[in-house]
Amino acid sequence: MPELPEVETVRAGLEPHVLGRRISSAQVYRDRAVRRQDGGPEAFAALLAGRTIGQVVRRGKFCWLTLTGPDGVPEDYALLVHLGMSGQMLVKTSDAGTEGHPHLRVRLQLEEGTQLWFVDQRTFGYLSVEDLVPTVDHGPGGFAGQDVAAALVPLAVAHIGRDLLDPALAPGTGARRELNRRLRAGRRGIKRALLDQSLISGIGNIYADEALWRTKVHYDQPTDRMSAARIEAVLEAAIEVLAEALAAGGTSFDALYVNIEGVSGYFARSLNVYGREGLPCKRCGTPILREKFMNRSSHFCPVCQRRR
DNA sequence: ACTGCGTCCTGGGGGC
DNA sequence: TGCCCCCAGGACGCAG
Repeated sequence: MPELPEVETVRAGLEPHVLGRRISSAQVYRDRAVRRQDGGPEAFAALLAGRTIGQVVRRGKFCWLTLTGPDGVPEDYALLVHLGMSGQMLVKTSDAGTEGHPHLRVRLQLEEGTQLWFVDQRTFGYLSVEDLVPTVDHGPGGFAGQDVAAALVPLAVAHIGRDLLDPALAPGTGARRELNRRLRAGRRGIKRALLDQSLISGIGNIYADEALWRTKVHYDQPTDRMSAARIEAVLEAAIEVLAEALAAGGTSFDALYVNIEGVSGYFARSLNVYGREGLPCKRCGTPILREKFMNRSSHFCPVCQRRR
């Protein structure tokens, strides 16, 4: 469930706790949590020990911490964090014990007391120390927290498209027109396109359903049969709903998504269609339907959102 | 090249 | 009470 607003809430929350702090050690409690790591858990811990944390950057649902070596020189690698379905980054004081926390996967000990916990029940999330490389599209490296001129991203992020809240994607820019064109280019439904993180990043299942409800578009509407203006409306609605959710601290249905202090966001109460199967559409009163699509649930109003 | 499906994983909840 | 199946879904790998 962590999509852009949830990941950004975590990123912004982490920033003041980790900027300029030195990592003294890292403990991996579940190898799967570092499954992408070249060299495994040992390499993971060795690459982090003694490094100082620089910027905390996010692009879409990916977040990473840049690192500086013991000699003060920036490393050409970064600590990547992906929360997956149920990942959490929690800031703890140094005396917090790890007993009785069955889902604690990785712990970072920072100097001067703080601990960072990566907790993840469903283990779809991961941490890894990865080389920084140029992005495929040479767009800005990250949206939040990074000097845009740097434009370097961890390897796993190289093919990830621009962040939906990236200022470079403002209406009327060349990047925005290019995105609109690429969205309409393929033969596929609009929701599939919105969820394709290599085109545009940050949208997940919940906010895709919400943006499509707001613009009265069916989730499987073929994009090549949509006008540029219609695509623009969907993008604007997506940006709107992401910004509103971010202001509310994200969407939480249960304790699986929380901020760095373990507190839930409150956007769930503002959802218009996601999770409302059988309840009346807030526009026309028709019961909301839920259909299986792409191995997940799509919620929509069968009257407001017709395929054309 | 592009599209779309299966897989990974855990715990909660409903039905019988 | 216990068991089984379904459900949540981000991103990747691979088949067609």
